[in-house]
Amino acid sequence: MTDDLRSAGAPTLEDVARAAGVSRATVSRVINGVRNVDPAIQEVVRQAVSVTGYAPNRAARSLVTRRADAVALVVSGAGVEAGADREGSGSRSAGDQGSFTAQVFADPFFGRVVTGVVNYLRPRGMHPVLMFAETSRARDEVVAYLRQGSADGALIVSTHAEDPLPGLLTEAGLAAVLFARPARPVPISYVDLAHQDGARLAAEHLLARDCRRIATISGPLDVPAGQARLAGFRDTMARHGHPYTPIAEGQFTQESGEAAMERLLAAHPDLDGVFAANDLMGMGACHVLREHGRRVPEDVAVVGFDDSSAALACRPPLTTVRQPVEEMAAEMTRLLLDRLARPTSPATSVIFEPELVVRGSA
Amino acid sequence: MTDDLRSAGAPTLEDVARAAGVSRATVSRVINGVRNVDPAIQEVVRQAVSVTGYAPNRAARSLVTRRADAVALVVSGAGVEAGADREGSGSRSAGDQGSFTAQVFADPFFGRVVTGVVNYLRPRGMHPVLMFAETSRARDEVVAYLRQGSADGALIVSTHAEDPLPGLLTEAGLAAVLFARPARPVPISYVDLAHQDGARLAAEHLLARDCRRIATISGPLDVPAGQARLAGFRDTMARHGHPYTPIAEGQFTQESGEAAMERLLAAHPDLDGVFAANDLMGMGACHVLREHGRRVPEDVAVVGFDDSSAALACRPPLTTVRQPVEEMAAEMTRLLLDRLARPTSPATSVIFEPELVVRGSA
DNA sequence: ATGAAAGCGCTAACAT
DNA sequence: ATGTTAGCGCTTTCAT
Repeated sequence: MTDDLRSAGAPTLEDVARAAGVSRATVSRVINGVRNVDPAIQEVVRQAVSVTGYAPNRAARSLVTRRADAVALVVSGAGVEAGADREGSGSRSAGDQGSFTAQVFADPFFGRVVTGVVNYLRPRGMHPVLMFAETSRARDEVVAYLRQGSADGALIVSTHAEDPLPGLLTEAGLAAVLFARPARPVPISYVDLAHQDGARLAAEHLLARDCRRIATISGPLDVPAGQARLAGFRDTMARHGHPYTPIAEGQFTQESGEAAMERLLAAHPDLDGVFAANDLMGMGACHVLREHGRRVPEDVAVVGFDDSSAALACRPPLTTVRQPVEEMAAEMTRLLLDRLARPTSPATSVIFEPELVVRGSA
Repeated sequence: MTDDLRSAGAPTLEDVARAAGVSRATVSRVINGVRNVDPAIQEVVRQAVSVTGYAPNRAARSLVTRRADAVALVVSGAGVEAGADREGSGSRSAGDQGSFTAQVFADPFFGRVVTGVVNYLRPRGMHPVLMFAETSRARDEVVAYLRQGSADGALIVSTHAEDPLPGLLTEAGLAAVLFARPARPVPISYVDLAHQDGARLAAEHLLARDCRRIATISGPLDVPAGQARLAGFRDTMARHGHPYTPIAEGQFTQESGEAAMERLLAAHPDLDGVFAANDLMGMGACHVLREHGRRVPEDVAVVGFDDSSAALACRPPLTTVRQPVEEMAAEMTRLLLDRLARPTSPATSVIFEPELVVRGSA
């Protein structure tokens, strides 16, 4: 009805201005909530906006504001293959095309990160662009993407220890925040968990249950989280008079947890407690224990780590150390937006405290 | 070194042009791979690009090309709460903040979708922007986002049957493709699985194993996929001389699968086969069966659906019907890009055939 | 408080 | 084959 002679493209500021009988600048002010606009005119403009069905063109706005209102959410790895994704599902389903992305996203962990990120971003009118950076080439694309101004900064979830991406980003002067401390020190903000404290919680719980022959299935030892969880566990055991505890290294996958449990059981048939460095491996351990006729928790108590969905899927449900992934992801996002607002602010780190969640397995 | 008097902002086309001693247009041509540029000059330009460290500004480009080179990947639902996510994990971990997003992304299903989408998009220089649309307000934001030109089209994964988003999008003349057929017919492209065929495969497998007292744990019956899987199962059973089969409705969560299995077992203690409409429920069923002293598959055979990571996490690993989620997601993406290339092309649907995957449970 | 006008960096006619 | 030029739609001084 109120359509003019235009037929083509979406309405522009110009159209709204004409309809409202004011200038583009005024419309712009109203839309961006800048004060100093007569309330009456504001109303007229708002009318015109809804009549014309106007929606501001984001590219045009970005061109002048130099902000994309988007951040890259990057899942990053060090190499091409090397199955050791952060908390890989260990899945070999047909859907698992052997690709990095397939492995990574099969894990509920990333879903939790996404949740935390989106929940923080959304009320602020920003959105995450998903990117993978598992090859050198893909990493360059991430850098290019940011340099093009397609995203204002990057949130990085690394699956490998020696990930070069954080270094590349800081070198290029791009804003980025990590989930988990980088293996080599990089002047960059990150959030992380007090892994050692978590492992201590697990060890103490096992000890308090009167387990005396406790073993651990560690995570990959080239990953900081894997190292820290093991260190925390060992320290606590030592402090309680157990200088030696059997250890089998896993890769954070269910499969590797099963294999590790088999080894442990073969070498120490009498063990009565197991600390698995994540839930997936804890679940695998439970399976193996049951196959060997051990009851959980009566014969062998099992404690996991993360409080992922695997902990609840397991029978019995896993007693585990909760990692508040969603909150950590939200905080990581907050750190990034802070940095964007104040580009000169120094890098910081925020460490979260884990929490023991007691369920049926220990 | 080759820096001029500029100190501020990123290098622009103008800078490169000056460095190469040519015009902006020529540089643009080289960068966009347009022919008709002297190879020698191309080389000079390329040099200039790398010397200046030039990266094209995406906003400026989008402004003129009217393309964002991004698509919205929307996880959509019908209402605010109503826990019935598509294939909810049934998790109640502390990480599960009760939020829609938390529930949705706890499920490996979405990870598989993301994988398929990214793998198709990436080689084409495009990226997915993650959005949730679980409330009326969030849906409006998705529509606005697209109208602003922030994304060129939308990929929609609905968690509910009566999702209004597809309708909103088509009304607004925006390009969109769905994963799974909409509950009410909407002139929009989608990919889907031949759910009935999948259920048939499951039923025939159970029958071929000489199961005679077969029950099913269905999905939510207000979801097309839930209906179709049940219908396919029943038809096949009937065709094989089983006019009646016990059914318990589940919600695609592990928990609901457990509850359904309890009911089934109470009413039909002698059953010897179960078809669960998804793996999560199948896993729950296995747990309950074992608790009731039934061996799987010796006493009761169980077949799941999806071939999700849950199928492999289960003990015994689930025999299941594989849904090629990654390929379906890639095809969905292809349909969208097709549509963007040819906006007038009619809506189409692509239906994928499921496949039986035999493992330990049946 | 409002308007006029100058770009933001790029692509795409059009001209040569 | 290359250069010139005119915008794309918006924000933002700078006048008024």
